[in-house]
Amino acid sequence: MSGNLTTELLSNWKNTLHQRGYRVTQPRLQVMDIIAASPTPLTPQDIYHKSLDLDSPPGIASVYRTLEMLDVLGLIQQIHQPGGCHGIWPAVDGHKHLLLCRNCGQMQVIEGNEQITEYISRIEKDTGYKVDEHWLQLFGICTECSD
Amino acid sequence: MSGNLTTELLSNWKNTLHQRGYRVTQPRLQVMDIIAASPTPLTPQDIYHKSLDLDSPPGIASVYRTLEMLDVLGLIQQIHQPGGCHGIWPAVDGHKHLLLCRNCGQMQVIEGNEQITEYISRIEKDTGYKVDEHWLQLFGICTECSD
DNA sequence: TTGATAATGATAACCATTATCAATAAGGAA
DNA sequence: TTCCTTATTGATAATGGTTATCATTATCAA
Repeated sequence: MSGNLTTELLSNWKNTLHQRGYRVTQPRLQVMDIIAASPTPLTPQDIYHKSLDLDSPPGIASVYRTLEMLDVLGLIQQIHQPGGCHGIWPAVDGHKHLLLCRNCGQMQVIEGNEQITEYISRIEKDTGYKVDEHWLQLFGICTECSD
Repeated sequence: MSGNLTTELLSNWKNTLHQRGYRVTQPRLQVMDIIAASPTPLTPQDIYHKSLDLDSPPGIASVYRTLEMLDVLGLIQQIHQPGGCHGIWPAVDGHKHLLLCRNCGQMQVIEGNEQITEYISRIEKDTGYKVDEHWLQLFGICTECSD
């Protein structure tokens, strides 16, 4: 997330809170700031520990409450990685896919493609399942870490 | 996992324990039985609660210890699902993909395909990442649940 | 500016997982 | 088969993350 995108994302999030009748409070802003600015998915504990650098950091309970709220509003999603660790990341529309660096934890969102849509259609025909969601995640080493 | 496959899997697992110098104990067999026979991924707690129906069930600590051992031996893998819950499932070789029913939790392993391999190669070229693992999981409703 | 009340912080409660340690049982050797 | 070494177990305490509680505080519409 680069500076501009972060600002835009935060602005959208604040609007959503407002529209849905949630108050825009300092603890919520602090948590949203941290999530939106992070280049890697963060756990609730990560977010809490990062927040301790701030002037009047939110309580741990407010961190969890804010995450719950953002989840209900569909503004964040959980990222799953080998090893079982979860992380929080701004929600992405549509069938985007994820690319994660095993070394530095950096994450990129990549576009879906038609081949995968076709593959899924074939699976639906073969198995009789109705597939309504899919996850594709690629794990590897990014260019910076492979030098 | 149908009956025969379960038996074969258990037999392989027991051989692996033996070969690697792990004792084949009753608590381990009980846990392995439950995992191998389940049509859905199970959490450690699921496994523990299922085991309570048995005559002399394993202690909760042994359930966790057995899972740790099976993981070290590469015999199980963790399955991730929307909602953040993990589950344990026999490990699968190669780049197989997963198909899960949102309703009954049933899980199927499906074959990978060439289109996805090509897609990943393209991403590697575009981004400079070296991708060494990928997850593709499809979520939907199975034929039995859609009736 | 005020007032109703949503939200907060501090902390207790909860629950899953891990660590501890004396007792037990697996399985190779005799 | 029996014995012996020691890996493994069960019971439980400790740990750590998440959730619930409740009096206090801060948001924001009027």
